[in-house]
Amino acid sequence: MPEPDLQFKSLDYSDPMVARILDAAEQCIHRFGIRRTSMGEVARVGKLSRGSIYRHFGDKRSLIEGVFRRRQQVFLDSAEASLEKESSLVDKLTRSVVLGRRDMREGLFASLAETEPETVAMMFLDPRFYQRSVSFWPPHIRLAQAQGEIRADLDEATIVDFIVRLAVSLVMFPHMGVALKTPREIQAYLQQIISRGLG
Amino acid sequence: MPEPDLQFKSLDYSDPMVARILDAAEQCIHRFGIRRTSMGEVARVGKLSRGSIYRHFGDKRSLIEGVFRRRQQVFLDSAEASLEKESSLVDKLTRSVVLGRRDMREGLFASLAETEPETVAMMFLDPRFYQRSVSFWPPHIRLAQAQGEIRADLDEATIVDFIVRLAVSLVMFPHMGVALKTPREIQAYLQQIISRGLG
DNA sequence: GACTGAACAATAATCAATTATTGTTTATTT
DNA sequence: AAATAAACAATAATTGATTATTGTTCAGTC
Repeated sequence: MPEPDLQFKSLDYSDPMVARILDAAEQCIHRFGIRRTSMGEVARVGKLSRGSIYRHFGDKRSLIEGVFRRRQQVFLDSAEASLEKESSLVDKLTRSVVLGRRDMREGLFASLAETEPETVAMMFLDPRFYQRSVSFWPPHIRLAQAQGEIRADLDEATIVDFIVRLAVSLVMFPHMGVALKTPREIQAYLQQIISRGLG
Repeated sequence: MPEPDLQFKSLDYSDPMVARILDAAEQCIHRFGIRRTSMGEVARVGKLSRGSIYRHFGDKRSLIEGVFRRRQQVFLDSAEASLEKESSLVDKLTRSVVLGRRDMREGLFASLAETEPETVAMMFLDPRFYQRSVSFWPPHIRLAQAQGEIRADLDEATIVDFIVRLAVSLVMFPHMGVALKTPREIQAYLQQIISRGLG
């Protein structure tokens, strides 16, 4: 994969045409998987021309990325709203793990895991997949520091790094020696680890 | 994948025939990848009959698993020896991450990542891949507890779970907000996280 | 008893021809 | 200016026929 497409970075999700294309593409991927989704089919489902798709997305790869980025943005927005109801960082992290697991089980990824499991696996192991998640946490961490929940003498980037690692690990592997299935189990585990480490 | 093959569990690596088959299979996988390695080719490379392979390993899948289990055993034995030279749990963990990363870069996985990257990805996301690692850590953790490095009031399984998650995460993702490339960087990060957590 | 090599049926993989898709361009329409 | 539909060359995917591989069995050898 080459460098990120700058055009793509400024994608306007509120543009009706863009939204229409992404909706159609998402429908197709949901049903057929990525490989078997053709630009022609996206055009048919979206009731627009193939040329229009190419005008808004340079190629198929860019369209696919657009779908997943939007999906992720929707997930993070929803997580943001959900986390507003949690008062501590541990609870927020717990919630985000629960939401992340549900997303893997019920959304586009679940469909794709059926049609193209190796594609999903490759995605999960691509560090770029987590970039957005990394930038999601700083405000929550600063708040926890301001509230005295976590210490303020530790580098913020280190904290973010650790939090995201925990979240990713718990979503990918519900069991790595200890079964962490229910929100309560996850919360208890995280409470122990985060508040004191092992020392 | 069905249940683990019990016959397989008691595989005798010291049996010359078994070793010969595994050596040949490993050579072939190294060169051709899993998919393109045929039992016939393994027989040719190992200078034995196909029938003999089937006598020791029920089918191709079992042979492939045998190769990877042995590989992992060799890695863990080597890691064990290497960790003897480290005095603290943090240093041991650091070392294991360094060794793990090297293994991914230089060994059978590196070859396989070239011929069948999606196979490697699927492997990494299979929880069974980490079972052996999980059972590797208890003695080291008990020692660290006995030495007072880590607290003794935390459930051992929880500690193991956490340690393995950290190791796996650091091997898979060298960067998740903070670049953790050199042993020193890794060690410093782990020291902070493990000794105090975030509290 | 363990290994070998051959044979066989079922299944998977490969191959070459054919078809579909991608990306691009153009002319037309809105 | 943006969208459409059509055409085209290059490339990728599909298809059905062919070949290879898998798993199994058997007879022979050491």
